Amino acid sequence: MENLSHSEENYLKEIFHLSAQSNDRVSTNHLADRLNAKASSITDMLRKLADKELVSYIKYKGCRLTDEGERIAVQIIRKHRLWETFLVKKLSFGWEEVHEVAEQLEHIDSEKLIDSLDHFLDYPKFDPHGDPIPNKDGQIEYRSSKLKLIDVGIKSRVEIVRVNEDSLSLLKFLEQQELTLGTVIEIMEKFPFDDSVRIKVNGERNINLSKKVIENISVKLLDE
Amino acid sequence: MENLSHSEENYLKEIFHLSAQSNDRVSTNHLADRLNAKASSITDMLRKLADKELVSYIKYKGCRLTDEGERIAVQIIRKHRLWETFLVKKLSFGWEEVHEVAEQLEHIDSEKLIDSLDHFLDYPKFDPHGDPIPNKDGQIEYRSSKLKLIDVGIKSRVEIVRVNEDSLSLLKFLEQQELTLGTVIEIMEKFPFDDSVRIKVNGERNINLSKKVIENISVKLLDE
DNA sequence: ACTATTTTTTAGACATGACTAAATATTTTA
DNA sequence: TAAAATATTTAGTCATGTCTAAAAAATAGT
Repeated sequence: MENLSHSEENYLKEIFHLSAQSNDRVSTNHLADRLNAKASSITDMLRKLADKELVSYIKYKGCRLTDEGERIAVQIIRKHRLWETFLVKKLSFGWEEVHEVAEQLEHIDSEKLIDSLDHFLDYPKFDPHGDPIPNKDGQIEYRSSKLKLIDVGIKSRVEIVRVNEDSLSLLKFLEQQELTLGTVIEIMEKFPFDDSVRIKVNGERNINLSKKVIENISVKLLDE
Repeated sequence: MENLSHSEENYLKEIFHLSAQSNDRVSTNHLADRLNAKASSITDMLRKLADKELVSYIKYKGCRLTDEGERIAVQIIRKHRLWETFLVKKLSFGWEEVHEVAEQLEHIDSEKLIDSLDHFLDYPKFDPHGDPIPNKDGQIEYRSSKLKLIDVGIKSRVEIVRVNEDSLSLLKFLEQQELTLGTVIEIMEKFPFDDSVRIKVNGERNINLSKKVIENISVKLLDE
């Protein structure tokens, strides 16, 4: 309902993401880190968002979205993911190129635009990184299991269903290694000293992946 | 090259449009009127744009775009018109609905995005209102003749090729009267006392159009 | 050519969203 | 549990883009 600045929208979105991870109030420093801002700036903005009743903010205790704040955050995420899907599906962007542009597009204010885009794309359920796209009513169909590649046991056969979009260089790496969504992987060996693994890709070639890589890939188990 | 604010971009775009009309320096008040701002705000911004060498500004004498300023203005207009085309052609927007959204989309900063969009739309030459779309190099293919409906003689047969997009209510009116681009019109009668005309549409029905309407429609003559 | 009118600029203010440096809470650790 | 370390807030500043009111310049009218 309200008319928010880009900055305010970015705060809401980031609080939503951090809340999803920690299931707790989001701390000032944590936000400062993610938003590349100083803690003092975060405090200022949280006050403002609290005035608008979009977050509950308790001094020294961090913040949490109100229902209205969450509703808005989800709509921004919906826009972000629909635009990413558009860029990849219709404009042939690579999955590592979409995030930056979608960060701009997500702030375009037009309900008709985003609903038309949703229709044009045939109501996609997941974006190019495998993240679920909230529907018009803000409902998000999360994946039933959230298995990460790092937690998969040896000899398991899995399919890549999601990649963390935050790191540009990770996405470039995966693109280059042809580890895209849908790729089938078998865990050949685990190296506990650095938490890296050796995997077989599509039953063909073996490669090693570092801890940093496998903790950012989600998979689903394939039954033999 | 430079990174401009939305506001700065809007100034450049508006100066370009006003220059095209008057072929002269653009006055502070004229800009204030078009940008819905006070003259003092215009002065401030023109100083800033002059510092960046995007306009030449002479105190009390108005402004004019530099080559670099014009280059940027044209790129913004390119983006605006490509987005309008996308909205109408791909997302089924009405031509009266696109302007407001395109005003936002034109500020998205990604050369790859706009060039991909251009390709996706198959390099359109004109936007939904009949205005020419600048190409990647900033070249604009203006129509050879710029005949306005108000200047057309009696009994002439003409085709609507462009409508001024500035007035929402005019666009709605034309939509409702089915006076879209490509519609063929014959001037039946001119009424000098109020500069209105009676026209025949598609050889079928007669309607009257006020001066306000016909001075905002451009046409091309059809030879019998 | 002088006055009146209009246009434009100047001066000073405000809101937004960021910052730095200092002060104050909270948490950790010995 | 008290000092040390860390996290957070407060106070004061800055740039951006806008505004109002007053001053100055340009233009028009007689």
